[in-house]
Amino acid sequence: MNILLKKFGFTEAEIADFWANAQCVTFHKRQLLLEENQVNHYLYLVKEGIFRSFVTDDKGKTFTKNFFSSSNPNFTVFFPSFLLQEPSLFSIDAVVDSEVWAWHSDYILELIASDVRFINFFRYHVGHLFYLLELKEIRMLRSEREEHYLLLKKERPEVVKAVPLHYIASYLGITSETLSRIRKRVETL
Amino acid sequence: MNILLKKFGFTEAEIADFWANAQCVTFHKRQLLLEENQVNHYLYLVKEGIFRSFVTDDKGKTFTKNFFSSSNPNFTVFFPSFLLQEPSLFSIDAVVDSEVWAWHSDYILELIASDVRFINFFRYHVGHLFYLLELKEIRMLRSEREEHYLLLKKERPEVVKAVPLHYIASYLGITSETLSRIRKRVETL
DNA sequence: CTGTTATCTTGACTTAAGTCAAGGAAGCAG
DNA sequence: CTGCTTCCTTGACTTAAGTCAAGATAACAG
Repeated sequence: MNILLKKFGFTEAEIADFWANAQCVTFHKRQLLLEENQVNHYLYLVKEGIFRSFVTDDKGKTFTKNFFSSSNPNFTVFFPSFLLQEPSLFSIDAVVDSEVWAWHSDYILELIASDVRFINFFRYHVGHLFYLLELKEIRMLRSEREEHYLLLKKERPEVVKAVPLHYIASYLGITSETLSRIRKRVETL
Repeated sequence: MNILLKKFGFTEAEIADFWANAQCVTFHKRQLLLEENQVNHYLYLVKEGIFRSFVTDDKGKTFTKNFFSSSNPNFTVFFPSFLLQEPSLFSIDAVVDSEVWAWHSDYILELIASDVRFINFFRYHVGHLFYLLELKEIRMLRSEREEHYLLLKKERPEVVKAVPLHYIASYLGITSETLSRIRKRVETL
């Protein structure tokens, strides 16, 4: 993050100021950071731990959309609802006890509106998140479950290690039973 | 679009200038607007016709990611590759003979960097596109095929009417045979 | 007008994944 | 330590969707 800010022309002092404007917030396992249909006025960066975004159907079944952790990528807990300041389509909760840095939207939007370096930084960052979302969509469309699981394991080992299997299964769009069988098949090779 | 620009504080004269900076480009049926792995330096708005974004697997099978048409939403032919100025993850081609307005990235990025009203407009617009992508992802995860088809038909009738069935099937993540059967079931009610 | 290609439908069969159910292992709370 | 949950695995069975194949129709090019 600091490296990225530096790349876009911020000085050490400005970066320090940026961090000084953040609050550190703790979330316990299963505590909600964002609830569906609510507006959240903060932008978060994962300091420690893992979060997941998810939606629920009419029968109460939950579907995991994404994981956020302190390692790249997806260190930002991002939701379009932040940009639009409109109700969110999904909820986000902590998978394990976690900590985040939080910036109020007033502060971020003020930076976006006033500093061209921050605009460029933000454009780049949002573009990258968009890119990741497109990548996930493409992988879902091609629907090679096993391959998708292996990619996740390779790219985000900390997630596969720490997150319950049924969350990962629903992230891949399959049941826990199927993922359990895929895992068995893959690991006995 | 004009209404949107007005909402963000642009004058009639400025809006006229914005349009004066656009080129009108024609695409024939099946002509590529953007090719996978290529960088495209233009932002497009569909004037007439329909486009689709798609990816291909190793066997040459194509998967439709999205449709772009002149009616809301998705009137912008958008790709994160534009924001990042990096190679695209997918291709875009014209489904029928079509026309677009095109702005060069230099012009758009200059506007973003210099005019706070345009930043707000762009933030709103990108937020909205992000929102649509999230919505699609959620519908795919919940995987109620028939419902997803009915939603598409309701929300984007012009697409369902003009686009070959197998494109729509691959957009929904199913085969044409299955969509043909869903359609039969749904329409004989 | 005619042959060719693209599109859509339908049937028969196959298969991958879901569902249901049971049991084991691990972790946590009292 | 003991009794809850939560989590994971495995087996048997079911089902929805995919595959293969054929034929109908429509669109298109020469």
